[in-house]
Amino acid sequence: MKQFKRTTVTSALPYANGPVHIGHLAGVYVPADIYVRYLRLKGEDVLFIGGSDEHGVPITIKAKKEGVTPQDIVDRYHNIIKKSFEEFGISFDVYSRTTSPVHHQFASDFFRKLYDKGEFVEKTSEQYYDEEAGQFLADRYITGECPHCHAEGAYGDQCEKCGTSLSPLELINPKSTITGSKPVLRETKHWYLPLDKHEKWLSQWILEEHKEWKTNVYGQCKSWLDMGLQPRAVSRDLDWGIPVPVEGAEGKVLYVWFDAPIGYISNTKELLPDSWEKWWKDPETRLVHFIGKDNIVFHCIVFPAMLKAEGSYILPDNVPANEFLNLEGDKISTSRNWAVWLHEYLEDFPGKQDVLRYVLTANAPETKDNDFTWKDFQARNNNELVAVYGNFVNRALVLTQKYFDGKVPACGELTDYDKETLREFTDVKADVERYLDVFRFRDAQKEAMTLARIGNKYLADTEPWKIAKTDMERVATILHLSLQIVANLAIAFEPFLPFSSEKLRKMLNMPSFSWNDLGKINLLSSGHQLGTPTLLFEKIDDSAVEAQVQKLLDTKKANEIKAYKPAAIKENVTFDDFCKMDIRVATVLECTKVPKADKLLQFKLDDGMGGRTILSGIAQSYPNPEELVGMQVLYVANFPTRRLKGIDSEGMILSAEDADGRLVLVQPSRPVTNGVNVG
RNA sequence: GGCGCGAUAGCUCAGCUGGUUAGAGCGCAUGAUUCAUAAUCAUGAGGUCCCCAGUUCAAUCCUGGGUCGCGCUACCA
Repeated sequence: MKQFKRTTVTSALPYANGPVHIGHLAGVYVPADIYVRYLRLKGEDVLFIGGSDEHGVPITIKAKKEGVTPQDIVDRYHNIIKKSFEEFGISFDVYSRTTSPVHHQFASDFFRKLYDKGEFVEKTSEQYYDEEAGQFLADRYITGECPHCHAEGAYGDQCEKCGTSLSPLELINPKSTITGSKPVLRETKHWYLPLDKHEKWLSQWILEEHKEWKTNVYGQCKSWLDMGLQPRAVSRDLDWGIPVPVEGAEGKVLYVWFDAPIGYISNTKELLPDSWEKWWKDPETRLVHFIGKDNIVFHCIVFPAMLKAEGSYILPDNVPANEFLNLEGDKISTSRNWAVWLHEYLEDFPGKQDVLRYVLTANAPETKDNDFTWKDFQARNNNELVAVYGNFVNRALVLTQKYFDGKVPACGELTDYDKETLREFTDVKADVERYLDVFRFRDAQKEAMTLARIGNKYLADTEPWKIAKTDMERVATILHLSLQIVANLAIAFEPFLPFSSEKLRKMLNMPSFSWNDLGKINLLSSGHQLGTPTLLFEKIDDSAVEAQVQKLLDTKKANEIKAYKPAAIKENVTFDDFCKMDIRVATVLECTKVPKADKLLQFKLDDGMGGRTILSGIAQSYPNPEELVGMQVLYVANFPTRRLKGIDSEGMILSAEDADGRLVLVQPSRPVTNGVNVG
C-alpha cells in the first residue's frame, strides 16, 4: 500500500436548510471524527474539513416561504449546525460555509480555470421561464400537479407526496412559485462537464486501482461507468449562488453540486491561506471523503472529474460511504420532522454526547441500513457503557481508594493468570487498529470494549476484596494491573468517546495520552496519586426514553394533521373554461398492471361508446387492481391520446390523494349510465 | 422497469481464496458472587445461513432464476 505523509479528511457538507440529525451523524460525522481523532492520537498529520452547503434552490424556496432572505436561512442553520457539532465534539479543524467570501472567489476561479482550459461544453436547451418575474425557473421553482399521484404542489424535480423524481416538463399545469403565472419555454445556455470524456481514466482509476473501496461504493461506480457517462450541467438559472464568471452569463450561478465540493478546498484555504495547497495537491497527501450512500456518484465520479480537469489536484484515495440510519422503523426525514435533532439531543441529554456517539457507532449503518430506537439507545447505555465500561472503572478506582487511599499500589510478582490477562489485552491495540484502518468503526469500538470485559473478568477471578483479608501485597498487584487496564481504556476510547476519556484522564490524574501507549502496562507508576473517582456513565431510566418516544409519536400525529392542509385554491376560471372539460362516467371492465412499469394501471372502460383504454399512475395505491372491476369512475374524455409504455391512453381517470399520499379513485354515489357528462 | 447494495440466533451484526460441531454483543434461562451504578463472572437454550434450481466429492459462500428492503435512475395525462 502507498505510504502517505498526511491525510486530508472531508465530511459531506450538511445542507443548511435544516439542523443536523442522527442520520447525518451516524453516516458521516461520527465515523469521520473517530478516524481523525485516531490519526491525531497516533501523531499523524491530519486535517479535518467541514462546512455548511448553503446554495441551491431549496434554500431560496424556504426563504420565500418564510418571507426572509436566503442569507437569513443559511445564517440560522449554519449557526445551529456549527454550534451543535462543536458541543458534540466533532473535531473539525475548520468548519466554514459556502457563502464565505473565500469560497465565492475560490469556486469562481476554479470554474473560470476549467472554462479557460476548454473543459466545459456549452449547450442550449429549453427551460421554463417566468415572464412576469423575468427569470428562468429552476426545477424547484416550478410546481404543478404531479403526473403520477396528481397531488398539487409537486416540484419540478420531485413530487414530495409520492417521492417520484420528475422533470419540470412533466408537471401538469406548471406554475411559477414566484409569481404564480404559467411559465413559458425559452432557450437558455448552460455549461456542462463532459463526463463522457473522463470515462476512460475514471474506469481505470476506480475499477482497476481501487478495488479495495467498500462494495456499495465500488458497485455503484461500476454501474455508472458501465452505463456510460453523460455530460452534466454545472450551471443554473438562479440568483442565489456563485455567479458564473463568464461574460454574458448574467443571472446564472454555479450548480450547487459543483460549488459544494469545492468548499472542501476553499475551507482549507480559509484555515491555511499559505499552506493549503499541500493538503490538496501533494501526491503524498491522502484524501478521504466521508459521505452517505446518496453521494457516492458525486464524490467518486463527478468531483474527481472536476479535479482532474483542473489538473493540479490529487484524487481521493478512499470514499467510505455509509448506508442510511432509520429512526424507529421509519426513514429519517427533515421535511416530515422525523428525526432526532442533534441540537435537541444536546439539550435533552446534557453531558451525554458520548452515549449517542457510542450508540451510533455500535449500530452504524456500515453495510446496510440500520434502525435507531430509543430502547436500543437505553439498553446500550445501561448494559454496555454503564455496566461494562463504567462499572469496571468504578470497581478499580473504588477498591484502590478503599485499600490504598487512592494511590497506585506497587506491582508485586505476577502470577501466570496475570500474565495471561496482560497478553490478552495487549492484543487489543492491533485489533482496534486493524479495524479502524479499513473504516470498520463498529468492530473497532467493540474491540475497545473488550478491554473493559477483560478487566471485569480479571477482578471477578482474582477477587481482591476477599484476598484483602489475608494478603495485601497480592491485592496491590491486582489493583496495580487493573488500574493499568483502566488507563488503557481511556486511550483506546479517546477516538470514540472523547468526553469520557477526558473525564477518565482527569480521574486518573494523567497528563496526556498517546495512541502508542496503548497496550503498555506501565502507564501509571506506583505511588501515583489518582484523582477523585466519579461515575463515568449514568443509567438512563425509562422515563427519559419514553419522553423521546412520545415526542416522536407527537410528531407523527402533527404530521398527519399537517398533511391535511388543503392546497391553495387555484386561480379562478370561467364557467366556459370549465365546460371545455369533458368529464364523464364509465365502468371499469378490466384493470391490470402495466408490465415493466411500477406505477401504471391499464383500465379498460365501458364509456357507453364502445369502450376506451386509459392508463393511470395509481398502481401503488391499488395492489389488487382486479378489485376495481365493476366500479364506476370519472375520467376526462377530451385529452389528446398519449402513448405510454407502448399503450395509447385515451384520457385521465380522476382520483383524490389522501393525506397519507395514497390515491383514491373518485366514483359517483349512485350508479349512473356510462358515458354521461359530469358538470 | 434498469442498475447497485443488502438478506445469517428474539434484536444488532461478524463470517478470509467453498471443507468437520456457523460466531460475537445485547436479550433470555440457570448457577456463582458482592468490590461495584442489582452492576459483574460462568454455563446454557436458541439458527431450513430469504426461497428454488444448478456446478462440485463438498455450497451460508460460486452460477442462474425469484422474493423482500434501501439507494441511484426511468416511466408515471
